[in-house]
Amino acid sequence: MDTTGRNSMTKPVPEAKSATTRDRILGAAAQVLSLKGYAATRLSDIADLAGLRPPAVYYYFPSRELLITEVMVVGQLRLREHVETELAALPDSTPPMDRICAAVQAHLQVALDLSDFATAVTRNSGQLPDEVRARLREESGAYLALWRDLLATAKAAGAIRDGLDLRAARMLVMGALNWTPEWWNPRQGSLTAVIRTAQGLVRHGLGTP
Amino acid sequence: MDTTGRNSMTKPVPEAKSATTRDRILGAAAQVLSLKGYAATRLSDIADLAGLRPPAVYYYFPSRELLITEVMVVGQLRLREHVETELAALPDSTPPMDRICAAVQAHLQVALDLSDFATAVTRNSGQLPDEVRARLREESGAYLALWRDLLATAKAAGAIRDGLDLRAARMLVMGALNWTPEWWNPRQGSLTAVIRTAQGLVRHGLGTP
DNA sequence: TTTTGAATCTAATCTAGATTCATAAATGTC
DNA sequence: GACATTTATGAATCTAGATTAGATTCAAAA
Repeated sequence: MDTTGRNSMTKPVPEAKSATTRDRILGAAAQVLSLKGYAATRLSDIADLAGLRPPAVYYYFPSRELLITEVMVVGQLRLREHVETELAALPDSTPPMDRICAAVQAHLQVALDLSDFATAVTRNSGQLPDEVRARLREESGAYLALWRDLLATAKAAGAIRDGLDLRAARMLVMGALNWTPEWWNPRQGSLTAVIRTAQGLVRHGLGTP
Repeated sequence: MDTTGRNSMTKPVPEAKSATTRDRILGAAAQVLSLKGYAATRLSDIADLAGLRPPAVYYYFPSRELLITEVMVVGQLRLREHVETELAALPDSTPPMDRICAAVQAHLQVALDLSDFATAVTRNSGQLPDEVRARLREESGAYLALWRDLLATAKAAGAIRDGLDLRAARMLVMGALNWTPEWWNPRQGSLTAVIRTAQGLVRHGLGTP
């Protein structure tokens, strides 16, 4: 019944197996979702990848939809937390535009490299049925707010060019970042090249000369 | 009734009925696809919108998948043609960066305002089953090539900043544009503001100072 | 040993849609 | 105004997948 990871310093906990299987299913779902997209994700694909028969999934999740919802929520959460962590690690004196560039880097790292969960969110957020979308709204709103603040602060500090519609600029940047999983592939170009290019685009695109 | 604007000076053409019904179905499919996404698009939604029962669709299209495929191909085609037309209208003397900005404008106009078909493509290209994707490859390759040329020409003319990975830059820009249907809504901001902001982002993001 | 409960399986059910088909309207043709 | 062709329908069929029901396995507790 316990779905939360409450074991910390303790010796191999009894219900450990259950917990890892659940995580394995969740991870498999994230992977399938990030590769095939919501439409094409079958419960059987997930089960296969997790090394189970489909009905076994129901021991851990009440339905396919709730499993997918959890993947999305976790993905959105991890994305935001990773970006927040990286931002928090910057010195207070960091200029606002440098903070934005750090956020760009953090976003791309997690979306392209670190987490199928994050990839799953960015690739599927536009395709979800209303219920899932509703569950996701709060968390994704928090992430958008993070970026809104980042830009607003930069603007207030005079680091952003005049004549930009701030909301549009923000969403265009998010779009550029969110679209990357559609085309980027570790084989044909290094991640750092993409990050550098994205940072350049943002810095010069948004910033004052 | 007529979703395409091709009837102008011509008298009612003989095979008009059949042809317009087919177009109506195609247009309905584009609209549903652009609103709900591939996953959630039911043949019955399309039929409803077109004012028909689902089986009637089979009089015009061999299957749901081929109907959707045609929407995608048409959408991709229109997107490219619209952009090409706008570019062709520019004076030969137009500087390369201005051409890029014109392409940005043309893309956004058609993707956000002019055509459900174009919206359908940009919103669903990442979610399609392999067969549909294969049929689309050639046409979408042509559109990518258009942008590749645009950037390559600008680069050759020294209008693009050094240190950018040209492929990454191009895909990031396409991402920013392709993502717009996910967030833009005519009610909360004018299209021209988005276009201006996008152009600014691209001009300063890619261009030499 | 026996019992139990967690974890998983196989086989059966249930359902939403897509597709087929045999016919009905509609439309045009002589 | 009867015939042929085009267009559309309602009712049946077919299928992929999600979900449920009912075993089965097995390790650990009693």
